[in-house]
Amino acid sequence: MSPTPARTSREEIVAAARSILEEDGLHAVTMANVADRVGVRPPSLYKHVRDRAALIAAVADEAALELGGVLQAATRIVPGQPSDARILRAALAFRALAARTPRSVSLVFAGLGGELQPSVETAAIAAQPLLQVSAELVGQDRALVAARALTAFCYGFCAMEQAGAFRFGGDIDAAFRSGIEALIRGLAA
Amino acid sequence: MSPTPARTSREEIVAAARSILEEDGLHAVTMANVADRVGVRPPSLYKHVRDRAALIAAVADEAALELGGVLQAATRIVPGQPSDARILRAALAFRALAARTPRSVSLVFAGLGGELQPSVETAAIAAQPLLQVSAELVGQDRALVAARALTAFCYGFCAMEQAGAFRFGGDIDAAFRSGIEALIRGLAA
DNA sequence: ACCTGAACACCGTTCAAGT
DNA sequence: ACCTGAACACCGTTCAAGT
Repeated sequence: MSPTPARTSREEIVAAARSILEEDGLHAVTMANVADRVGVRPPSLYKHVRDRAALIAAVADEAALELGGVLQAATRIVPGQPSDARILRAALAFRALAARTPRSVSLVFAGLGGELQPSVETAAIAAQPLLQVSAELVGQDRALVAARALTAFCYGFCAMEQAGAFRFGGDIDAAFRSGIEALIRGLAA
Repeated sequence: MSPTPARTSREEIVAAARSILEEDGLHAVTMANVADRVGVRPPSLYKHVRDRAALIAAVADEAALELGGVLQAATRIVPGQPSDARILRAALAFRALAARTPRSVSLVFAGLGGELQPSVETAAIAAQPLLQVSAELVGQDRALVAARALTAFCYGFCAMEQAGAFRFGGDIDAAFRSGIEALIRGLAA
């Protein structure tokens, strides 16, 4: 029985921000644009979200959870598949997600300016699958180092690819595959 | 004998933008802030620079050239040093530069939003040192693939580090060194 | 309890007017 | 030829006023 029932919700707002991010870039994620998309006036957003920074952090959080889910699915044990093959699948899944939602993936790792990141909790969830399969490849004590190297390579490659930094020709798919295979080989050695 | 002599210059403006970028982040690189620092009113900047986007692209260009210089110095041949050791030195120099000027390095590779990048010419200059030493390690035909993998790892690692993405403890210096060594090992194999 | 218009301090950018 | 103030269309954010 509220005097005026909510005309939107935090979820809807975050989803709107996310789709604007992917469609038009972070600079287009404006309180006015988000409000427009959810059918409300800009000031109303502040009843559901602290400010623009918090809204973007929420988008980063959601993106991190999606990445975690994708990696979880990719590293799921299938009978007879060795750990290096599962890591390769995870890396390819990472890149496929980065191709589908490039700006969300950038947001997760680079914070796009340096201040916003997902919360530690969601970061832990997102990192878990790769940590586990890394432990299988190199042992528990070197798992963190290996997972960090794998993530750095995958994110760095995809970020550069998305930014158009590979401008000297060549097969980019093959470069990714060769690179990640070399890294896996080197880590296992 | 101009009616009013220039009170600033494109160089000074780009330098001001760059120092503001490193000190306070990209969002602080504002025409008003830059104008303030060079002692002029905002509209005057447009006599020296097309718009804010072009200014930031110029900053990215300068940062790319500096990176190229650092890598050039790091991979310079010293007698008796094998190519894998020179690549390791280049990677450490990359990370040292990223620690000194983190936001400039991010700008070079990620364009921080996806649109701005250094020109192809400066990108070629910046990439040359790593391409050459990669050719020595893996041969001319695999040099591009190797250089891309090395760059992706270095950039990805440094970007994540700068964004505070490594939040599960552990020795970050050691992780970088282990990772790059594994990658070099795998590439050479 | 949520939504709104009005307001404030800021952006980037343009342009006519000064020297 | 460069610099400037004024102006425009935009930001994010606050707040009193509506229902």
